[in-house]
Amino acid sequence: MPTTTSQFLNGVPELLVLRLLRDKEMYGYELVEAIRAASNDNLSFAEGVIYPVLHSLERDGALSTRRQTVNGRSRVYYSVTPTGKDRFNDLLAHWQHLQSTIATIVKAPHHA
Amino acid sequence: MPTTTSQFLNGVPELLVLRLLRDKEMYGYELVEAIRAASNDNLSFAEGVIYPVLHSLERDGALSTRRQTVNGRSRVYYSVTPTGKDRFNDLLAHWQHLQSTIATIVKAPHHA
DNA sequence: TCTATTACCTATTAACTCTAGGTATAATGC
DNA sequence: GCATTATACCTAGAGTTAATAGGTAATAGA
Repeated sequence: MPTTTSQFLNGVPELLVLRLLRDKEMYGYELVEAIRAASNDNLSFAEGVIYPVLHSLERDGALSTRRQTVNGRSRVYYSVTPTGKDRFNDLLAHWQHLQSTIATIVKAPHHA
Repeated sequence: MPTTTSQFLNGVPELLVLRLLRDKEMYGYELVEAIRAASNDNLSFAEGVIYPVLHSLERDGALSTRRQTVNGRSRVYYSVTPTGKDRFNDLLAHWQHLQSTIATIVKAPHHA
């Protein structure tokens, strides 16, 4: 039974990639910097993390690509498809649900 | 370079185990049910997840054990050591930091 | 007596992340 | 002119964790 993300955890790189690309299309290298910047250096995923995420999201139809050469360097711009928007909404809901469940447990005064 | 938890993610089972055991000692089977109950059935980690977590926490000195036979069935009660309390505080701080970073990014109006 | 529940456990598989590379062009410093 | 850094892409392999799928044994209940 292959689950898209592990039942509860992980999927944070994917969530952030979809979130940032929802604002505007970006190429991989740009995204890596954008995540670092958006998180005030709290989070930093290396290229070796981001590129595979981009490829698998594209394979799943969540992202579409456009190739462009700028200053002699080839860039691959990614943008979010309708499928990708759905995927993001699902991931976000999932994350928020998990987060609030954990917060509740952690803050509970005492567990019988 | 072996990291205790992956740099950012995971560690949720461990966090919950330490949190619940901080309230009172429990045995493994009981913990599995307690997590499910505390989360209102939103989270459920199978025994195959919880037992290995307990064993590795014990190996690390975060939990101590006490064996007792009740109704002919042998139980292993776990309780949190001072090391375990530190570990929990670290994990919690880590989790909350991650969570708030992600929340900020997700809610941001627009990313340049 | 047969099944479900309690209570423990491990091994294998799967998933994801992280590190560590590797290629190539352009820009910068010396 | 040459070396280094920055830009921009990529993949393979390792490491960690979680999920599944078993397996043992005793008790309780139907």
